[in-house]
Amino acid sequence: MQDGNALAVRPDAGPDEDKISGSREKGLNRVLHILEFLHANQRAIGIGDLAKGVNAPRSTIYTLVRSLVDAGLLEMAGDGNRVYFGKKLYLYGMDYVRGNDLLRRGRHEVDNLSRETGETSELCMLQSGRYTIVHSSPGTRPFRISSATGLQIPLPWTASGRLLLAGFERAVIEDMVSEDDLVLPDGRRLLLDDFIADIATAGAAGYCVTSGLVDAYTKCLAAPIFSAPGKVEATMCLVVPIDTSEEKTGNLIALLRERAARLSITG
Amino acid sequence: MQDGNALAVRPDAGPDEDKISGSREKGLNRVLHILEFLHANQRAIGIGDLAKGVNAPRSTIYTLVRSLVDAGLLEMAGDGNRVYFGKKLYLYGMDYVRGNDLLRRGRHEVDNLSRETGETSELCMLQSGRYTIVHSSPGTRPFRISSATGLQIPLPWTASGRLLLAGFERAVIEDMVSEDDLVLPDGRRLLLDDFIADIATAGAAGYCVTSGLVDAYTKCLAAPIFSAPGKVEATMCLVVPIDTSEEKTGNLIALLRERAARLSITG
DNA sequence: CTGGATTGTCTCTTACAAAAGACACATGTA
DNA sequence: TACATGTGTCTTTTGTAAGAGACAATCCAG
Repeated sequence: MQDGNALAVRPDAGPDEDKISGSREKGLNRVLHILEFLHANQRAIGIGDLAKGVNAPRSTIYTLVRSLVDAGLLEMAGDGNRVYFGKKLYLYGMDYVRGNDLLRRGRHEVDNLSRETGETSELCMLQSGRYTIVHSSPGTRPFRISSATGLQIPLPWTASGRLLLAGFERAVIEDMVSEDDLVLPDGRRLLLDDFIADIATAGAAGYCVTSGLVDAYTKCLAAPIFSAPGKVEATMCLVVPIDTSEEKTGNLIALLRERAARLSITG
Repeated sequence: MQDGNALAVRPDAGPDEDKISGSREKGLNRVLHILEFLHANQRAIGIGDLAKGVNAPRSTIYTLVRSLVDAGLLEMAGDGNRVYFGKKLYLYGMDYVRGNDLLRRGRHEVDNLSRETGETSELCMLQSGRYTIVHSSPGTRPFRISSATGLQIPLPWTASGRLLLAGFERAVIEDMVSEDDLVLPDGRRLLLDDFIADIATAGAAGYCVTSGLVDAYTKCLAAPIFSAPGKVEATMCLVVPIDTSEEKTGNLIALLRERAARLSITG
C-alpha cells in the first residue's frame, strides 16, 4: 500500500489526526477517515485493508461499510470485496458545483485557458487549511505536466499557496504550515520567514510566480480570485516549462490575471 | 434502516413514515439524513430548519454539523448560519467519476448526443433501488425540457425505468416499486402487471419509448447500456416533443441504440 | 495435504455519544 | 413594554453503538 513515492500526496488525513488511535472513536469519525483514505489511495480497497488503513477494528469497519454501501456513498467494486466511492457522492458533488458559482465558472475558465495557451491550467482553493487542486485541465504539451484533481500539496510548495494565504495572520499561517511542509520534494528547506515574506509580496503584487519548487522543470504562475475585496477565495494557475521566456511568461501572467479578475466578485 | 430515504420528488408532503424514530439514532444515520435532505432541497439550509427537516434534536445536529463542516463535507453558506454541501464532497464525487469508466464516457456521449440532435439527453442509472438521472444535457429547444442531475423519479414513470429493471425477478421489482410510484403525476394509475409486462417487452426489444407519462408534452426514448451480457447498468435517453414524427423518432432510436451499444461492455 | 492468513458474520460488554433541557442572547411584532 | 421565535453553547443523563473476540469458511503457498 504506502507507495513510498514521495511526490505529493500526504496519506495522513483529516482535521485533527489523533495520537495513538484513541481507543473508542466516534462512528462518524471513522467514516470520515474511510473517505479520506479512499481519496488518498484513489482506488477500490478491500475491507480488511481498509480497517488496517484507518487503524480501526475490523468489525467496526464491516458495519460502517455496510451502512455506507446501503446508503450509496460507497459501492462494492467489481470483483466483490473491495469498496470505493459511490454514486451518491457523485450526486452530492454535482450539487455542490451547482450551488457554487465560482467553481462552476472557474472550471469553465480553466478549461478555456488551457485550450488557448496549450499549458496545464488549474483552479486551486484552500480546503480546510490545505491547498487543493479543485480542477485541472491538462494542456497540450507532449510531455504532460499532470496533477490530478483533488490532490493536496503543502502550501509552501506552490505559487497559489502564497496567494491563498494573503491576508491571514502570521499565527494562523504558522498553524497551517507544518515543519514537513517547508521541506521541498528535492530536500531543500524553506524558511518560514521567507515564506511569509513571499505571501506578503504576492498579495501586494496580485500574482505570484515560483520556479522549480515542486520539480526542477516547471514554473508555476498564479493569480488570485477574490470573493470579496481583499479576500482570496481561489487561484487560477498555469504550469509552464521552467525555461519559458521572460516575455511569454509576462504575457501569460497578464492573461491569467485578466481571467482571474473576471471571476472575482468585485465588492 | 429499511426505509432508506423517503424523500423523492415530493417536496415535503409532511407526515409520511419516519416510524416511531427510536429517538436515539446512530450519528451516522443522522448524517446520511442530513445529506439526503440537503440534496432534496438543493439549497443551503439553516441549522434549526435542518434539525426539523431530519426530525432530530437541535443539539445533535449542531454537533454533527460542526464535525461535517470541519471535515469539509459541508460548508457554511455565505450569510452565516446556513449549511450546504462542501468541497470535499465535490472532490470525492470527482474521484468516483475518475474511477468509473462508464460514467465518464457516458457523460461525454450524452453531451454529444444532445448537441447533435438538439434534444435533451440523459444518462440514467439505478441508485440503491431508485431511478436516478446521473447526467443530463439540456438540448437547444427554446422550451427547454430540463431535469436536474440527481433527480429521483419513480421507476414506472420512465422509459429508462423499464429497461433498468429488465432481468430482475418479479419479487424484486415489486419490492422496488411502491403503490405511490404507480400513480402518474396527472393522477392516472398504472397496473403493476402492465408495468412488469412493459419491462419484459422493453428488455426484449432493446429499447423503450414512453409517451406522455411524466407530462403531456414529451416522449421519452431510451436504450440500455450493458455492463455485462444481459446486465443493464445504465440507460441513455432522449426527451423529445410528443408530436415528433414516427420517422424522426425511429431515426433517433437507432442513433440512441448505436451510442448506447458503443458504451456497453460486450462480454 | 497442512498451516497461516483473510474474509464475513456473530455475540456480549461498557465506554461514551445522542438526547434532553436549561441557559443567554438575539431578533421580530403586538 | 411584554411575548413569541430563533440561535448558539452549555451540562447531565442513559440507551446503545464501538470494540474485542470467537467462529466457520475460503484461499493460497510450500
